[in-house]
Amino acid sequence: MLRKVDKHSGVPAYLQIVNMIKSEILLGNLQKGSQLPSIRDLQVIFDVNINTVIKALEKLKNEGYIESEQGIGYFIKKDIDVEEGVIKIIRECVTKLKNSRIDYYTSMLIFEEVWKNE
Amino acid sequence: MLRKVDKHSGVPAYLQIVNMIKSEILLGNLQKGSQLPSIRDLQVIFDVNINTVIKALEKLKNEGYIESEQGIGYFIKKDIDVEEGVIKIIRECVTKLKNSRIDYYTSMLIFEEVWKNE
DNA sequence: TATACTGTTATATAATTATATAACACTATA
DNA sequence: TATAGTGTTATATAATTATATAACAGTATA
Repeated sequence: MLRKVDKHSGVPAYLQIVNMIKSEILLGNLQKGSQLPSIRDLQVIFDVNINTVIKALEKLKNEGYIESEQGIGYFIKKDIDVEEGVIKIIRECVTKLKNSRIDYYTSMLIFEEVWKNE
Repeated sequence: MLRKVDKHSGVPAYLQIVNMIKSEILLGNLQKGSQLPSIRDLQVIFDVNINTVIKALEKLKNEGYIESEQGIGYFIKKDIDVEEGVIKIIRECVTKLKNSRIDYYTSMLIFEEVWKNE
């Protein structure tokens, strides 16, 4: 689920963290209302500096995905809606693509370009 | 096709340029053997500094997508294979997703997470 | 040959991102 | 109350990314 940041991808680490947590919430793997691991645990999980974790969590807070309580922890907000139909469509697409042996990175590139141009 | 870089996306501009050109090649919108616009034209198209364009083109050159000729220009290599089946699958997926009103960014997040976890 | 295009290389500066490190404040609990 | 866990704030430094700018070198053509 939550995994190390890819330090060679070119995408800033704090953004990778934001994206990872956000999508886990949307996929329902991180449940609404539940508590995230502590900042210092996340620092180990993502393999980054504590300030980088904080920067990511601040962004998620500003975007309304999580909230924090001083001295207690970070919690996933309860008013986020998860789109089941959409997830099914994407799962099917990914399955087909993996069978065709295209790699992840190339699929994403084509996906992006098709989306933005058509 | 080739469009301005998104300076607020967090993704380095030179990488956005690399991705854009790479996927246009894979989609067949930039034909094999054809010449790219000049560096100074690309600078205007992408709205970045000339050094940023050069950095992107150097990367594409290293990855074998394009080649350059001093005083003449940049050309798309001829030995790149475009995956037609894959493109069809992705086009269908994008069409469905757009009908369900999910936004691009969220789809990409879910796409990434599904791909990497399943 | 002169000119106007190409790509190439270089330097200096600024902004962004990431790290290391420390200290402070709140909460729960032994 | 003492302690160990939370989040929060701050400072200094380094690496990466992007800009502005200039100069140089190869190619095609009038």
